Amino acid sequence: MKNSELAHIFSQIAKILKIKGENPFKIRAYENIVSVLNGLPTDIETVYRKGELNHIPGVGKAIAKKIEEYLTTNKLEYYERLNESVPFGVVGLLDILEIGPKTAGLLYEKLGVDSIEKLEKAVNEHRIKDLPGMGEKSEENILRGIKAYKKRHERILLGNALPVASNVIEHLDGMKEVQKISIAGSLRRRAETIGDIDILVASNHPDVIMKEFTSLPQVDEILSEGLTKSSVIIKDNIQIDLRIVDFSSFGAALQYFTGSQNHNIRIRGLAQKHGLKINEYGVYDTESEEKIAGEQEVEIYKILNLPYIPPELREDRGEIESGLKNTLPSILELSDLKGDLHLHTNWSDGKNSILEMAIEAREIGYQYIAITDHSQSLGIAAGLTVEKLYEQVKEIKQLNSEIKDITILHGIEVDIKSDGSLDFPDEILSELDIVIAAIHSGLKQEREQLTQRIISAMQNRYVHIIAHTTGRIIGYREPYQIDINRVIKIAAETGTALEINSCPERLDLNDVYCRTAKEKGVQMAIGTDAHNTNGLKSINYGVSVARRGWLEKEDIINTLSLNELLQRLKNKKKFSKL
DNA sequence: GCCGTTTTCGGCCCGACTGTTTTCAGTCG
Repeated sequence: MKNSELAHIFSQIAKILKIKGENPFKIRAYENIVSVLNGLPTDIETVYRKGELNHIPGVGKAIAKKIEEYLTTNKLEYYERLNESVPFGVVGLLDILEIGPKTAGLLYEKLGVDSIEKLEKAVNEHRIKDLPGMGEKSEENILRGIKAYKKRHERILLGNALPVASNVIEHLDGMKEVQKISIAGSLRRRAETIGDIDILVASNHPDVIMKEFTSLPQVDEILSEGLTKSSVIIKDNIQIDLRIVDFSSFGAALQYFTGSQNHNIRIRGLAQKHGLKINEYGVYDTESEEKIAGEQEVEIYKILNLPYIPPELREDRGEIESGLKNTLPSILELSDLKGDLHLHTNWSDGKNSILEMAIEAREIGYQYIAITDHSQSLGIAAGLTVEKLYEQVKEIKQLNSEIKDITILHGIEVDIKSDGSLDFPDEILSELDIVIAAIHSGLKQEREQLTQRIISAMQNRYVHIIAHTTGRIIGYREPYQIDINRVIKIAAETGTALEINSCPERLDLNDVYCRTAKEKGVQMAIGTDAHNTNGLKSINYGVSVARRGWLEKEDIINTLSLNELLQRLKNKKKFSKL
């Protein structure tokens, strides 16, 4: 999809315009379109071909023309011209904390700095402190910014950030001075990766709490320490910001610090039309300056005639329009899930036995689980041969007769081989309760070939689910080159479910594709791909993706009761959306 | 550059903090 290519170009344009000191609202228009494109559930080329570019909010004449130019010629003259006036390297300076567009422009203009290397040299030669508006401190800060940039981690995975944040919250929540506490920021919105962790507290004794926070044993470095805000770095270079507000402002502050920024811009714009002003302390009548709300987050939305918008939806991807029309989806809850459909055991590359996995699942409260070990071609994962698979049938039958309150479904994660055939013949697949198909080899094939492999797997009547469809590993491996729109279309036609893989490093399909899939009539299956009992607990990350993708209970096949699910699996074609 | 229940022109979210300054610009979220 060209969506992300265009988003990148518009984002670069916005940065260059900032450096050039252009009209801030023009810049915002470009920043806005970046976020719109990143969240667009359809292919921009499809929208263009239908002549519907101007239906996209934030796309006016000028941007529509630029999108058209890029889609038809694969380049954008305006962008190329801008690049001649401000080199790439100068734009790259913005990646350093402490350096914004004005400073980047100044450094380039006065000192010819157009790369981070040249910047470092200028700092070391103390050539920066004499520039207008700069001083000793600025130079020190830039140096610190460069150091942080060099050792900067990639963004933190949701699955790594959440436990760290929960741990700190648990610690602080035990203090009697803490009246209320919550995660905020992108972590509360359950974004797939997090820049830093934001925590919000309501208290009358900020001094006591700040002291406790900055002296936590896991703290490596204190970046700043004040009465309302402190920032620390803990192990693995993770930054945590703690903010403390008065109890009466907690709701407004939570709404504000949860973001996203684009969501908040829209919310405050809406407030203006109602003659109101919203800041992190509350909602105020613009004329009388009287405070009319702030303690509860839900009040903010209510005052604007909006239903409560769950944090996962706050990306300015249509949630405000939908809320005003009262058509927001009632998104999936963790408690809606009746089972986990993707589990490995020590029969292949898992660590625990089938029984141990079943007991853990029963503890969680599931009605059923699917045991889906690897198939024979996947030697590296000790894939099951046909003989082993038949032995496994016996064990599962035996266990089902012994264990109470949970049903073990017998399945397989069958390999889609590089020629597109499946690793087991239909006669074998037809005997299993559930079949997941997935690509594990030939990852670098041509787009057409890879797409065709997945499509032919979906056309097999015994394949119920495609696992980790795009194959991405966040921060390590890009998605396979596949035509995801075609895959989604055929999934709808064949009644094949697409997986939301809950592994924090996969989260595949992602939120945006989930939304496309839902709109095309595809149902999804949430699975943890757990390789040990602990892995079963990752299911909440898959649920977060589903929620961010606007999915509801009926969009997920493992919200079905056991009997309903078995019906659904027996004849998948019946569930196709032709 | 986008947008419209007074508007096709004139608006466009809001505040904290920092450092370099004598009243404010730049950056961040």
